Amino acid sequence: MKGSTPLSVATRKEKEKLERRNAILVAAKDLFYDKGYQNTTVGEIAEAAHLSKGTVYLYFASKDELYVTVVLESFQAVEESLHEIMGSDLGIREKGRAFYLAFVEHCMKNREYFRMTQYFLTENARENLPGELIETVSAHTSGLLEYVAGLVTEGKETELIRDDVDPYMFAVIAWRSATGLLDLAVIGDSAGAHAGPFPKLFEQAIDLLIEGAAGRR
Amino acid sequence: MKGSTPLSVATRKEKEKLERRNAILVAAKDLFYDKGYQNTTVGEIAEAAHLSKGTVYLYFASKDELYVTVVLESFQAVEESLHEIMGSDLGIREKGRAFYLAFVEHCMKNREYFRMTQYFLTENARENLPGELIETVSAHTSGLLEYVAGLVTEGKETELIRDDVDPYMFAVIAWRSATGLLDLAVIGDSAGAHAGPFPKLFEQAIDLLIEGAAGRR
DNA sequence: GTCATATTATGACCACTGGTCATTCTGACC
DNA sequence: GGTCAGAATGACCAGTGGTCATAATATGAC
Repeated sequence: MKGSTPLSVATRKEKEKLERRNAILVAAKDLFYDKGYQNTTVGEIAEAAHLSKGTVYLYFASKDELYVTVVLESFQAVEESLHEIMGSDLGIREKGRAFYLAFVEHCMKNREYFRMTQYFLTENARENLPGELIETVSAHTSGLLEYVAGLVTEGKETELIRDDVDPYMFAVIAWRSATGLLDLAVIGDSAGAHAGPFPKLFEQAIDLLIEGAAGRR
Repeated sequence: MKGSTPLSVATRKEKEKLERRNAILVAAKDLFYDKGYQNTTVGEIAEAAHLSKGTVYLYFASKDELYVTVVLESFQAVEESLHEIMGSDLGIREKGRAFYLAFVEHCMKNREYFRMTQYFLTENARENLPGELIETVSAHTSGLLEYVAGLVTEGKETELIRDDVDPYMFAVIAWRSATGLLDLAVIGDSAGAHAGPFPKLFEQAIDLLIEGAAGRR
């Protein structure tokens, strides 16, 4: 075929560039997940990727940006498990509950992902990160929130849920209650432990919220 | 009186030491509150306190410890406004609601205090801070949680609250939902803003939780 | 008043960080 | 084989938290 080697050089170069970028990402991921953000040096990442430090900065503008880009990749994983639930034929309440618990479980299993999302909600991150990245993450989060809000709206139509519950507010509250508890769970805080096993805690949380939204009937 | 100058020298020395320590604390507080933790250097603090950097390290083991000690002082302020509510003659629900909202308001007005408490729930803090400090903060938090749990227990006795709600769990959930939302509020996140004005968001949150705990009746 | 002693303050210094940039290297093209 | 754009390099920089030998100072016995 005519396209056997037409752009071959440019194409290969581009491919190599991507591969290099990926090598950095992989090395960084291992280190960040293993030792955390603070304890990982850009020099170490470069070494692990068999590159010099300068090269790392050819592909990423800053350590922060590299960190975020790394963890951004696990967004896909959340979305997958959550989409599964979205597509199920559970009732509204059960769907919401499953959604909440799946999100929590994912965060527990991918702590660095969770830490990063929390890092985003920090003045430091807002100052140092390119607006583009912030947008990406925000968009992702908004998508999930919109879905939950949609669930609530649906619930209101079928009269399972009180009038005075704002769907988007409910979504935000559920989201932040989850992350608030996750903060505790991820570091194994004593106050959290004192409340009993974490799975139970999360279940009680979503049950309270759903029950609260349903209200008296 | 006999005690006019008995321990005068030792006493004065001790007092001077405290004053020096306090001077550092004051200087540090101004800077931390003004520029945040990351953007404040130990050198600046020393300069503001008219001391050398080395001296700062004579009174505090690390920048982290200094930071935490600074912000720890505003604990008193929370406790005051919360105690006022505790002593009021509001009903259980209203008391819980007021308690929640007062806590939130305090955090909104003392953002650095809030940031610090959040910092505590970080692996980084747990690694770098002396256990003693962690204990102090934990004890403070536990106190508040116990109070809320007590409220719930009381509510269960008067049958306002469902059997299957664990008091301490409820307290932890309320606490962490508040801090989760505060994360958003403090940085003015768009997802939070999109949900409407923050006061409303907090009200909806505590209402959902209380309503959820009360359940159908 | 003097001086040995103990306490406290100092700032030059250290190791290490994220980040830069003049230089070197590479390999595609003619 | 020579040219030259683009990629890789690592010595280098400024700035950090933290240390420590040295200096200053206050003390109280004589």
